[in-house]
Amino acid sequence: MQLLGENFFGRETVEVARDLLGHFLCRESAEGLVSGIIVETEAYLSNNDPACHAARGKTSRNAVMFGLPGMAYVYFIYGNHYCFNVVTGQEGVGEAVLVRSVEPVDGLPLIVARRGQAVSKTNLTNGPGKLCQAFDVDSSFNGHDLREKPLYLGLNKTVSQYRPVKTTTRIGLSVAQDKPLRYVVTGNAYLSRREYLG
DNA sequence: GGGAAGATGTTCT
DNA sequence: GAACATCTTCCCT
Repeated sequence: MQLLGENFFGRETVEVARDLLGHFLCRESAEGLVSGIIVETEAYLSNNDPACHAARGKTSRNAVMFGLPGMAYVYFIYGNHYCFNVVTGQEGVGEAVLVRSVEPVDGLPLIVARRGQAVSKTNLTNGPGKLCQAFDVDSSFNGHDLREKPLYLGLNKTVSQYRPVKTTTRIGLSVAQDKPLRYVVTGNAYLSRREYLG
């Protein structure tokens, strides 16, 4: 599979967030391959966005966000869960795209085993914490180059099937709740929440 | 050193 | 729809 490259990630964060929809997230391991198609993302910006982890400057936690585009930014939240982001924009700016939901493609049995829950197929990877569990992504991938195995982003030549894109407000925030920076594949069954809010 | 909040998921009503 | 488990990070005292 052809991989998404630096020229893809180094663009405006909102463009990358929108354009990631329909492409592949792939994870190889000794247990096998797990892949899925990205169907929901959120953009976190450097300017006028208090919900962004980089809003108050660089810290040890968010340092990866200020590095090269195309790296993984993975952080631990609520004592149980990881969230997977793709660093975007120019180096030093501090922006990223949160991958919130994917549609499972390869490795469904492995996904079920890792999730360890008797849930329907549409509930296996429809949320940032769920997909990290399903793809076995943890903080050891923080700073990982997403152009390299075992965690990478693949080009989908039939990405047009995952259009049009709908824009909504972001999920789970206590600040900047009104910003239209969440992007979903219209009508997709694997979204973490309904595609319209309000 | 302490405390509050957090880009969530699950379970219960 | 609401409560809560769980723990790291960061800001404040």
